[in-house]
Amino acid sequence: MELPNHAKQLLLQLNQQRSKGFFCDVIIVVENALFRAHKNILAASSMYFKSLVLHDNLINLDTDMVNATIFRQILDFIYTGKLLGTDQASEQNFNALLTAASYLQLHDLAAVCRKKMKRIGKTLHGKLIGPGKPGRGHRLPSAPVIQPRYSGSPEALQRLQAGELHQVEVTGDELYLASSNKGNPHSLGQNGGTSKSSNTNNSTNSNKGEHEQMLGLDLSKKSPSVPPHMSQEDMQLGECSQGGSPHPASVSTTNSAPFDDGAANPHKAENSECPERSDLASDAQILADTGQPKGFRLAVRGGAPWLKQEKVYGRPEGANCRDEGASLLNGVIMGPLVKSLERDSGRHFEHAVRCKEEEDDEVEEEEGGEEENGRECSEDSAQSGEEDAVAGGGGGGHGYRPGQDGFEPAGYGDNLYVCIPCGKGFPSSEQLNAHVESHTEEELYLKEEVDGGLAAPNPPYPSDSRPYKCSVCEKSYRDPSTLRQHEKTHWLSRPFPCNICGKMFTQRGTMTRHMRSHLGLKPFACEECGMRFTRQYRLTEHMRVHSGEKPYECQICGGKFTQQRNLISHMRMHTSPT
DNA sequence: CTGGGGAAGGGGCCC
DNA sequence: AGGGCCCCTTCCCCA
Repeated sequence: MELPNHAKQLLLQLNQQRSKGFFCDVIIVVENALFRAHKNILAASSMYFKSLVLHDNLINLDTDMVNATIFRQILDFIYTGKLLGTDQASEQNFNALLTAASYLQLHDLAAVCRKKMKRIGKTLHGKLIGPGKPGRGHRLPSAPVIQPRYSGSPEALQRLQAGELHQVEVTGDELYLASSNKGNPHSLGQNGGTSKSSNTNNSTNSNKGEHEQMLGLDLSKKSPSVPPHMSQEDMQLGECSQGGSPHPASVSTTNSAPFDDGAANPHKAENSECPERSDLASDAQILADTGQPKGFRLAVRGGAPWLKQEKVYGRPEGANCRDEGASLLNGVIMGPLVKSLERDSGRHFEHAVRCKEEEDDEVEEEEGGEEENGRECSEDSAQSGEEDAVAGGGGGGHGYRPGQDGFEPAGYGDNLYVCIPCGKGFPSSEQLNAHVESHTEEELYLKEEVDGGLAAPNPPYPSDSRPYKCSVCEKSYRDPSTLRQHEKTHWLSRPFPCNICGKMFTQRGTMTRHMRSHLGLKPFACEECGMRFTRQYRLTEHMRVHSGEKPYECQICGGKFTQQRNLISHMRMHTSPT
């Protein structure tokens, strides 16, 4: 059974929704005009848009490539499949359309334009650019998805961000900007690549709060970690919705829609009044929200009861994996993690491919090569040396490395991948991983009890106080749950994936903390300067800036430091050979 | 330009 | 689950 006009009707509805601003979740800025649209539609029509909307609610297009008039035509085309207003279109118009279509990777439209131009017998001239060639100030499609953007944003966008501009007219899907001509020292750049500077400077901290307020944020307010009327979960989600993450590496501040508090935002009002937000609670929407909390600020203000935190942990399609060394090429996510995501989609436990190098190693091995023991992905190299130490070298802390000391798969022939808990060998890492997942935590614990914790020779702690010993390394613990937690660090499998970037974690807590940085959730506010932090410890650390306390003293030169880590790096100066 | 210090972000891990 | 601490890293400022 097939409805003949289903697609057409659907698109018609979507276009009507666009005209009313319903459910629009992205703003496209072209010159001084704002166009509202739906990310899904844009992403479906153009790979370039797909890459842009993945984590942005606010997209600024290169005015060298497309102007507002042309983009209006293009947006109409996207939603209707018809090129309107071209009856008396000039060659110049088609040329501009072609340029814009090429830039936006709307290949069908570009083809139509070429055909039309051919038909009217004009020679193509003007600048024809390659598909999707981004203009100035544009993020390359291959750029990481989650990063500060619009480093070269047009002034209009900066002023928009700075609150100088606001919409004064609403015409369907298009909002026009007007300048309030207020001098505003806050540039977008401060929240872009140099945001850390603004964070580190107390004088700019105050400005930062002001800036955020101008953007409709209010992060400068001192607030308790969790308001009494909100659960931590609600707090997180609520802050997510208010977000506008000041965190440079998580969410572009350009995401912050400028009309957040404006009355002339129909889609906001629509959302805010709509109790049926289950559609927006989908993983994909969460992905959009988390990247772009601003656009849904009102929609989820007050706790967003329809949003479940568990949703955040779901796995969206196209999860970015910037941290995993993957790249985004023309909007197509490339890289091992995504391969893993595709392969393991829907599984609770993921095959943990921690980095490209690692997977490459495994692939080579599965093809008969030999893994280079001691290799470690760049990210893992940044981890603490403790893990390496306990894992017996530079193997990244995994307990399933063939050839690792103490884990020679003797007697297993080609089964180089050995499961530490049960000792079984497997010919490939994937088979091993599948097997590892079959181990329940209870099994591991029971085995530990049966073994009497004798696996670890030379325990570093008295066996009576820390009877639970890791079978892989020599660590021991007071309670079994901690041991289980620890033993996961030896697994290849990392059960807790980040919904946004796809990074995998061994502990849920680490993953939720990581998510906080994506969401821009900073519950811990400094009473002195209003600066906010994702962790209590950071706030404690930060407070020393105000108190002047420097509890960490160098035993060599007597230098004092507010942060222990700075003392450590300082000590390197003393101990380095040079 | 360079190196050191200050401050901060993020992940790992133990409690 | 959350707190706390460790470590690595980055960015900025300044001498």
